[in-house]
Amino acid sequence: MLIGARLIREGVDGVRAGKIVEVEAYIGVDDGASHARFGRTKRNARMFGPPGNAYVYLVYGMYHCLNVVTDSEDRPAALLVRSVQPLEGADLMRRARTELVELRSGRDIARTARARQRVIALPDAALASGPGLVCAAFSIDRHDDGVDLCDPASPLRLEAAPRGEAPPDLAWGPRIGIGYAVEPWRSRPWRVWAVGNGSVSGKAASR
DNA sequence: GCAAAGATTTGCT
DNA sequence: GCAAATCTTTGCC
Repeated sequence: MLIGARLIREGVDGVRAGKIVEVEAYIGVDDGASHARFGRTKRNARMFGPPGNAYVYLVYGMYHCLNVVTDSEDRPAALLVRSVQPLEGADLMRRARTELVELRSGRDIARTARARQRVIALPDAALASGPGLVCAAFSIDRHDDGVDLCDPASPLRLEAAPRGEAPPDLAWGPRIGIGYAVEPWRSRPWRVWAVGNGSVSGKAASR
């Protein structure tokens, strides 16, 4: 179970850590919503790799998404990490988010200033509440594609929740942003989140 | 070789 | 509530 596990980024600036509170599953070449539905390509090659590796890709030209490969080689399956609840290094996450803002706002100085101010004012819980935001907050991009997230020596890695920590109550529903997929894949309830957690992305907070 | 759309987020109408 | 920003990948000519 990935929900409740820790996502950790160690850098020269310090450590960022958070609890995973929302994921989506993309399973097999049959899944009409998965990148693997067209078979193996240059972009999705990591989905066909060994489990525990990261599959990172760029969407909409500006946001990265982090996936954890979950099945054995040649069986493409992955969990998209949609939301993380910050536990440590929130200041570093906020700074990383600010850098993304400047990239996105272009050279409109006034707009950039407003956007940066808005990021600075964000509560910690909102720093990684979305798949693109997780990668922004943890400075994840495609050079992290293929890293072994289960290697304790990796600067970007996963760790199990501490022993004794109560597992969160879970809810599930249809995946987000896959309206292009046909049934039954579009409605398959393969998005799972921690009930009532303030870091779950947007509309997903329901129930 | 070119057009179209995407596992998103933000800001304006 | 809708469109923009932006670029990689897919799909068709």
